[in-house]
Amino acid sequence: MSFSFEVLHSDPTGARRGKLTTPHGVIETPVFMPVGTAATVKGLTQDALEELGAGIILANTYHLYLRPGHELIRKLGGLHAFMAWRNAILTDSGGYQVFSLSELRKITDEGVRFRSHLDGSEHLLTPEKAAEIQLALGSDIAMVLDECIETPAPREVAEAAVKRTTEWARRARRYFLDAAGRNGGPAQWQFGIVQGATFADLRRESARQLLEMDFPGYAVGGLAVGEPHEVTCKMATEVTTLLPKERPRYLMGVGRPEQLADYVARGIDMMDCVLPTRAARHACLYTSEGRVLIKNARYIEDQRPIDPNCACSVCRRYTRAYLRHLFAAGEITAAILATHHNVRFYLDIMRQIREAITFGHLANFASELRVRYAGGPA
RNA sequence: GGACGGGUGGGUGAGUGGCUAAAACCAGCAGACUGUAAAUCUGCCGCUCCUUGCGGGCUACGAAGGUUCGAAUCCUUCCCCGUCCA
Repeated sequence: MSFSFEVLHSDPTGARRGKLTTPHGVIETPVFMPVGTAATVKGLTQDALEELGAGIILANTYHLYLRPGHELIRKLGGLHAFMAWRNAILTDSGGYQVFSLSELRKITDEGVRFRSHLDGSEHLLTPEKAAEIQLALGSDIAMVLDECIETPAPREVAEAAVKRTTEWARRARRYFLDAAGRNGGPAQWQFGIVQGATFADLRRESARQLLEMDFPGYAVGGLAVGEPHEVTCKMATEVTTLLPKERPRYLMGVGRPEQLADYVARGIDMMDCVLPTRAARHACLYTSEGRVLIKNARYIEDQRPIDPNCACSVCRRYTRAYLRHLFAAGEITAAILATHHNVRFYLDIMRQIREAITFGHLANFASELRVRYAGGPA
């Protein structure tokens, strides 16, 4: 089984419902991909992820390269075998770490020199190296190394980042295709990443340059790093309108529950975000009526489920009072149950989004989601 | 009965004359989190008043007295607690 992407339905907004076929399963899009940086979605077992219906998860090149090392993972049969995950995996390139570990790295045209956050040792991540690591990991979708900058950024900085990202993408593409050629064809898809900060023309320019390299899918990176939601949406639109309709578009690192449909309405097919998992560990639960900060004293005697409209196994069984107690007591089960619910909540929203596209209702669904969500905790 | 040691804010526990409404940690209350250096981080945490200010008043370091311009800190007595000796 190899790779393909097929658009099944389009909505008046520009949203698409599609089917992404990988060697590790067929994924219905638009899709939300839970983040499992270190080869685990924190708080969830692979069994739980399957139960939740996660068809694809994220892992991270930089983290797995440092620990346990991509060669070890290759030796142990690749990332899927290593982590006993049957479904698809997308690996991020380490480009986000250029941004998030800014104090620990130095960028040159050659690549990024990192000081390991684990032991301080120095490592050079180049576009070729990032591709090589991801080939060793054997993820289904590999991302090119990009330069992700903070927003807002001065125009010159954004221009330089686009230039570098394009050059790096070219090198990564070349390396990847050479390696694939030696192995008798690609066992992996590689996506390019559009940068350009909040400058519409730079975004378009970045997209055009990447299009020349003929990637099977394109990502929009460097967004949701502080700019207003409307700007994120506008930048996504600038890019998706230029991208080929028959290839998947991935908006990296988004978003809040009430924003997901907005991105889909801009023609986005794939998203990922640490929010549902991280917020869960920090006692923030997402519900159909807004966020529930479960540690709040108001939930001490609350016998209701986290979300009365949720059918997840946590909501079917446990009360808010119990969840609150687990968090107050610092019990690890608190994080597990909360993560389970939040991921289910995100995946449920995506199911509803796909359905709304089929019926041409996405705009309605998006505004309904916003309104319901703004209602605040019940 | 005697000898030491000790009693500090909800808890543990610093502080041994003014910079102390009193460190730090915990608990408590509230908030943040967007391609994960995050089971993390931030703020508040005696009462009260207002013109919300590195503002005013009150109460507070076992109890009561005292010394001092000034005391959680020094002195006296008392009450508790711990260890050891009889």
